[in-house]
Amino acid sequence: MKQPDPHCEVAREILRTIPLVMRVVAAKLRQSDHDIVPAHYRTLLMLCKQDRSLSQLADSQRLSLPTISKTITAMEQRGWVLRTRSGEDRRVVMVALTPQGQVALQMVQDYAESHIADLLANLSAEEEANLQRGLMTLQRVFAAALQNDPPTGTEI
Amino acid sequence: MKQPDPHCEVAREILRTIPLVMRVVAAKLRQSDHDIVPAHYRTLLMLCKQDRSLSQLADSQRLSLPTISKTITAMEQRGWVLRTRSGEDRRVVMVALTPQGQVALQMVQDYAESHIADLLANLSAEEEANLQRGLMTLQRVFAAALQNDPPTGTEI
DNA sequence: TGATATAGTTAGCCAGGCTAATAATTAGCT
DNA sequence: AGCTAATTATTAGCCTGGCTAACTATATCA
Repeated sequence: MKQPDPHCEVAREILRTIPLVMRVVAAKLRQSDHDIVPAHYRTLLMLCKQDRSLSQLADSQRLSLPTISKTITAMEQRGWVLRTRSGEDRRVVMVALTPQGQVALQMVQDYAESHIADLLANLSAEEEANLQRGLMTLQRVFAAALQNDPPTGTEI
Repeated sequence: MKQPDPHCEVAREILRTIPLVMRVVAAKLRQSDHDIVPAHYRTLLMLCKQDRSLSQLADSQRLSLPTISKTITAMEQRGWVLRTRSGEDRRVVMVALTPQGQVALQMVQDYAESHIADLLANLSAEEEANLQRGLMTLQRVFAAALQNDPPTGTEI
């Protein structure tokens, strides 16, 4: 009872394209001497907007608590973030970006950004506008997916 | 001497969007009982078109030889691929997909695809067409990046 | 033949992912 | 109040993905 869902074609395109882009970006990060991996990047990106608890970080990235805890420890050792026990609820640990963390994020972002911009150099204005629109759609759809999907347990 | 490169904005959008999509997809893969990680997926995807040597796999993913060798070992243990020493040049090891590997790829692809298709359900036809075009552009640009960039050593 | 280059593997390191078990705190129920 | 249950984080222990350095086996070429 499954007719040819028109979305499937785009879904397949996403599955082919996103890992490709991701591995180009990740390879570029590895080449650089910034000691950062995608997991760090996405966490820094979240923290630069506001401080978060470990649970919030885990939920919003669909990671287990132990995983995010270990990652934060690694980032703490690099001096990028700081753990603080919350005063309101002494169970929660808040994580905040340090000034060094902000600098690191900025540097790696500039680095990756300029590399990607080079790749885009030959795009026509129209292609670029299209790309921009497509990215915004992607962003909207997948950001919603992270929020709406059962983050930790809506069932039972 | 750097004027506001118009590509930078799109580049930044890519940096914000692709990791987001990637982590939604990766989380979905983890949730599933298919024992597969992104590194396996992208390798299966390459092998389903044709057999490759370890060097070819490493180059095309910008990975070191030891890394790809270890990954292939893990996939071999799952029964997805087979190593064969080449007859022409006995140094090279060719990797081929097994029937189980094809099945595994197909299953995980269907699984992820249907999940993504669900996320796209509310898109208008126009948004979807836009997205499709944007993805094709992305694919073209980044596939070219993998081929043109110094894969292993054009310098010196 | 003998030096050099190339293809893979192994060992050993660090980090990202997981589950299971534990500790500390809070919330809730009699 | 006081006991139980839920929540938040950490630790330990596992597997895998990344890397470099060191090694083996084969090919190439002077």
